[in-house]
Amino acid sequence: MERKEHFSRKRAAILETLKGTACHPTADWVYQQLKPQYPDLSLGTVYRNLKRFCETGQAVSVGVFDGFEHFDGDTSPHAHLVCRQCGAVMDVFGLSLEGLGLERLSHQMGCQVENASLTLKGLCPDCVKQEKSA
Amino acid sequence: MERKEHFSRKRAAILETLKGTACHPTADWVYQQLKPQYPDLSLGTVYRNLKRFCETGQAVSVGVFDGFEHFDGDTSPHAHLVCRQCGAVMDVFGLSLEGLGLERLSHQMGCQVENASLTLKGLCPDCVKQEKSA
DNA sequence: ATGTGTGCAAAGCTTTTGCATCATC
DNA sequence: GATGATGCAAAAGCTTTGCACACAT
Repeated sequence: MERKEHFSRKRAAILETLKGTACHPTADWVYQQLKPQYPDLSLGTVYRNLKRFCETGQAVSVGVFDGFEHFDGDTSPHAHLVCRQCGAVMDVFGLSLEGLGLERLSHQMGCQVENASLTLKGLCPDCVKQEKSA
Repeated sequence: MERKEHFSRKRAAILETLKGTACHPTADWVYQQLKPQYPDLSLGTVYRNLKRFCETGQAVSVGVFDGFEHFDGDTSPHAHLVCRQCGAVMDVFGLSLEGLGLERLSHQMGCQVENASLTLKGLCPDCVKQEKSA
């Protein structure tokens, strides 16, 4: 009983939008983005598909910030910076977790680590500038 | 216009409960924990005080997992493991983020990193055992 | 007295879901 | 035709909040 996935133009558009931005959007952001082009798009559909992408590994959830879940179409391992001022979520490359010894830790604790996410909080470059000039 | 903080027995109890457990509880968990001793305790009060503790630095938010925000009375820097099976949130000590070069990164990006949190996802020791025996 | 904390319940908010309808296979 | 996807709107569920009352200073 395998279920075949039917093609859906809207699903493709949602994934495309997610992959095509670096802003780690919320469901509503994607919805607003596509609404002009797909006037009958439903917010529920966006939620359904984003959730689906996370399950199939086509996207990941960055986390819930200020009540909104943020998604990322880039599934390669990298950290994120969340700005406490404007709420922006930015990619941070160049921080490798390789040297932390997660494997050794797993053995010591007897647990099984499948994923590691590093989230930084502070001010994004834009808000740093604004604060300096203020 | 400074506002003085009045003493509240319930607030003290909430903080004590939070500091006294290693389970990184949700607001409701704290509420259920204290309800027997304080029958007229309100869930709203727990929310209000947990939020306050985070603002005053007496506690931190570990993040939102499965829709529930989890808090931690231990504000020292350490990582967390979230079990995808049972939802448990555990402390993980011994993973230092010192060597990552966050300062250098801040300069390079022009941002201001104030906090770094490392969250691991996988299976906790208990669920690893259960899976093996299954 | 004055200002702060709380209980209660309602409101707020994001996210999920049921069902009829439509599209894809 | 059969199965999957969507729109719509209602429901769900966690969290916040307004207000009247109680408590601490």
